[in-house]
Amino acid sequence: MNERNETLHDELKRTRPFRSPTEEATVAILRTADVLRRRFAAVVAPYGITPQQYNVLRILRGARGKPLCTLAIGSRLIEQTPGVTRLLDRLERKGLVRRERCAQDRREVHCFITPAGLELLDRLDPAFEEAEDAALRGLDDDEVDGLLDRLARIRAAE
Amino acid sequence: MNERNETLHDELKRTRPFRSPTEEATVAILRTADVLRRRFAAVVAPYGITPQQYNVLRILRGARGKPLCTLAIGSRLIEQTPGVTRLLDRLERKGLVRRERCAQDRREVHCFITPAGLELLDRLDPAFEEAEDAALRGLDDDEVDGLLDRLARIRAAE
DNA sequence: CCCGAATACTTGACACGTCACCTATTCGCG
DNA sequence: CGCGAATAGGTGACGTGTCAAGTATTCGGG
Repeated sequence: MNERNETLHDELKRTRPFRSPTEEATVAILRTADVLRRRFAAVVAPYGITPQQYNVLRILRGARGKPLCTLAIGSRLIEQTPGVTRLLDRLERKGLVRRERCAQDRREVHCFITPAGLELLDRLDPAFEEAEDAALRGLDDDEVDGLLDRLARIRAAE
Repeated sequence: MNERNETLHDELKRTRPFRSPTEEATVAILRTADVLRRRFAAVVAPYGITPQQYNVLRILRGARGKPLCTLAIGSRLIEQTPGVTRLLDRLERKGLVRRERCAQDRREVHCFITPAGLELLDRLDPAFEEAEDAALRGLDDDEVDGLLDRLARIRAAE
């Protein structure tokens, strides 16, 4: 068992070895995602928002003024609608997002990012990008490429 | 841009390319973990528990009859105490876990898995292991090894 | 044109994760 | 021994993800 395995094994204070490389790999992916989530949460927290709220704001900014309805945001977040509705509720309460019932199809709710939201993103982006870069600092381009390829195949599995 | 990039780009319905390989990689890790979480949740749901509850039961089984106190379980889950307390509350309500105040040090709470808990794990393990194997089916041993190495370096970053 | 099916949410209930704070014990040192 | 610090947990409140239902609208076929 090499150093890397010792590390993950120790991180989890496991009393016995992994059943298989398969088990170790799934645990490693989940653990790594957790570490990243915490780092990103720490970056955005001082600005009074969460990583998910930051995601929504970026999605709305990406729409460049064109409205996005709740379902469209949800599909980009890979999340169920109910969660999105409440996420937008909180962002609206903070004045970072504006919503209005669509006149053409009154079932839809159009969402926009407000100037305050855009301003917050401007202040936040550098720190966020720095965190992304820092996380991958140890890998060279080929390694990142291989990582992306393997993860894509795992997502595609079954 | 290759096929793999197209895929992740499309999965998220993004309107513009990733800022950097770094951004793409962090998104890929978070997305992959999400996919795995959902698959595992689907495996354990028919048995009336969640993946986290399954984890706790496995940790307690690993103790082989020796008690584990709340903090010890939390450190293996990489989770704060409050969450663990309530996780155990739910497992105890289902009769899968038993708790008792330690007589030697009355601050501690000793946790054990019950026979019903062990029996549930026995029924659940094969399906769970099958899901783990299926997720990694597309990668050969060397690729899994490389993946583990890269993820470990990301977790260690900073 | 009308009604049942689809669509776009919304609400309620529950499982987590996290922070801030509080309680009960035990430790350790003067 | 006695008291303040450290340790183990529990509580409350909030953000988020998910399922099951419910509501408001629009669509589409007869």
